[in-house]
Amino acid sequence: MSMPTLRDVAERAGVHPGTVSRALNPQTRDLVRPETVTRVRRAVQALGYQPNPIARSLKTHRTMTVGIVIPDLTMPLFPPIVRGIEDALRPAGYSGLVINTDDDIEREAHLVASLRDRQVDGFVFSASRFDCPAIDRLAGDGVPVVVINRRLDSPHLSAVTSDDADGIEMAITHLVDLGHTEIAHIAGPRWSTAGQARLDAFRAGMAARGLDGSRAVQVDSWFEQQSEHALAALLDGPVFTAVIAGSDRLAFGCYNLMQKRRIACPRDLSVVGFSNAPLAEKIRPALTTVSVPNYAIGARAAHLLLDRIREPDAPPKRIRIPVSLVVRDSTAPAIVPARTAV
Amino acid sequence: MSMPTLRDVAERAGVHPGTVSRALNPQTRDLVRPETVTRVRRAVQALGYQPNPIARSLKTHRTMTVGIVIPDLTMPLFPPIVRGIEDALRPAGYSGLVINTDDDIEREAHLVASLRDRQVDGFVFSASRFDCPAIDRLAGDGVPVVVINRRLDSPHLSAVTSDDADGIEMAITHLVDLGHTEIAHIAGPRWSTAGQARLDAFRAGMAARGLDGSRAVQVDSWFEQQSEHALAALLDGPVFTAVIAGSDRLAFGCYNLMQKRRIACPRDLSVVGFSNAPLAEKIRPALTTVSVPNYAIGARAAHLLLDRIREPDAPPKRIRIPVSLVVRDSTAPAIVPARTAV
DNA sequence: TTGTACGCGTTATCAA
DNA sequence: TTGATAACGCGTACAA
Repeated sequence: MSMPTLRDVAERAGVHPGTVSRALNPQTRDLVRPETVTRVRRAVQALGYQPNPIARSLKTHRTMTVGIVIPDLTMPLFPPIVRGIEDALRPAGYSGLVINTDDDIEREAHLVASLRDRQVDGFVFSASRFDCPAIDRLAGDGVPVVVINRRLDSPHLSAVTSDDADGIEMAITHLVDLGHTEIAHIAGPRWSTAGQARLDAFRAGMAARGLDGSRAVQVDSWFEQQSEHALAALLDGPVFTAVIAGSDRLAFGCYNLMQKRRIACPRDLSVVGFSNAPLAEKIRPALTTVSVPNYAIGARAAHLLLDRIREPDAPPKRIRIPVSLVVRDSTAPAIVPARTAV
Repeated sequence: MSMPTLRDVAERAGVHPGTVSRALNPQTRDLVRPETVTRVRRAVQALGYQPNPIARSLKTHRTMTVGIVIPDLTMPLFPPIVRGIEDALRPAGYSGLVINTDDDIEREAHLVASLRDRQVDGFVFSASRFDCPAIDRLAGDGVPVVVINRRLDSPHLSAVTSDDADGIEMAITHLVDLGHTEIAHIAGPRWSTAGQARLDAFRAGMAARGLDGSRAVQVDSWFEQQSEHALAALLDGPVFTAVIAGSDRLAFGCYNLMQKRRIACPRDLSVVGFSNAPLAEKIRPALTTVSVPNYAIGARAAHLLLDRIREPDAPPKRIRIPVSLVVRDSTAPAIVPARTAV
């Protein structure tokens, strides 16, 4: 039942425990005679020896684990991110410990602390909000951290973000190419860095084309229902023929209201989403949306973190991952809307 | 930067390291003079000492962590389960390491092995499938395991399941009370123990009332689209006025098809779901469904696991958690359907 | 009631 | 190239 140890292997191979350690460690394997290595290997095989990571950690002060902090795992963008992180970590011998903060600051503090107790070697931290004390504390204590999905001011942290501005830019271009000039925007919550970045990009993009960027409403949460209300409010204002939603869920909310009001998509109103969630291609009409490569974001973040663990004093890197526009059936050439303006 | 150790505390308190250890460990605290304890405590406070769990584990062979194996975290039932587990674990000083197998047997094997390397003290294992080699291996190796969401034959394992049969029974009773006698069932996949259990319960419940339980179709996956096809197939058969779906998602699939075919819910067809997912109360019409207390399932499972860790040789327990029916707007009294029978 | 001393399984620094 | 030995930080018999 109890696992064999280094000493057991040494005994069976007829060598000293220290030699076994060297033979097994890739770093020091070349210090030991090849034929001894094979002898050790055979003993390892025979006994089914597995190095004890706890004893190793005690000695090396490294646990070969990293914390992965996620606000809400039920949001469909996170599982691919986590998977990207873990797949990038594995070849380096690291593995990830996922915690779900439920966007609760107290819970977050507790869970992060428990991971620090466990001596994780670093963190990939997904934070959507502007204020996030946990990150600052970590960084202040010199713990390697890579932040994802958050645009922030501090240049002392490594970070990976999607190129939100470019995504909005592509959406506007697509709509303008279809002949739309009156375009509205349903922006994500004020506390969300992504929501804010997309709103800024919308205004800038419209202004750059000499178009009116004032048809924008900011919601309080990413849920569909919020966006129903927002779209209803926009419909009370000046006419528009297309709407860019700050996320796919907000776009789905538009669908809901449009169905209730018998506004046809895309004939009466074109809709563009953001994220390319799994549902986007299944729903009818299939949603034109900005596709964010979440798996790649996770993978890049993991690599950045590994770099940071290896060289804590190297300057932090900030990476912006390119996005792309997936054109489906929710956008069509602009026609003069049938409903009357106010 | 480097954390203070037991020796630092001892030095500051003017006692021997061994004494500090005893003073801090609740098990042995009564062996030490109260005033010494307070002196130690003060030193701990002053230095911000935190026991090193790695060193402790090396000595005690316990890591105070348990593995939580989840097939697919994006399914909305799992986050509450995980949370229930973790909340029950915390007071006992344990914490959970979540892994997401994506229902991939190779990935599962790898991740479970990595947790065993890390010497987790046990597993809460959520498996929906009938065949699950990882569980058998774990159990065979004497690792404490509690299985959830899976009904299986082996009596050697502790398990927590929802009372699926009772849920279906309540659904049938509800519909019969509304005057329905022709009831169909869209059953979950054949490989799913829950799907099978609910199907069996449906047949048994209908038979017990002298009703026809043959209007049942089994789908291949839990996705909405599957259930659209299944309902379409059922509609080609004998007339029925209500359908019990094997899950909420399958019920949503029914909604989709009914919308396409202009079948009104609940007027033309009553629909009952299973799970009470968050969407169930938001969708229109709000879904009548069997509510499964996932948080409670997680919490019970955690307690069972802690028992098992403390007394590995005690007989395993199998717990069935009661469910309840939440009546909303998708079910109504039966009326003769307007469409013609085949 | 407290101090002593050893071991958990590994890595790292010496010597040989 | 390998062996001896000392940590890493903690828990725990045993002795005092």
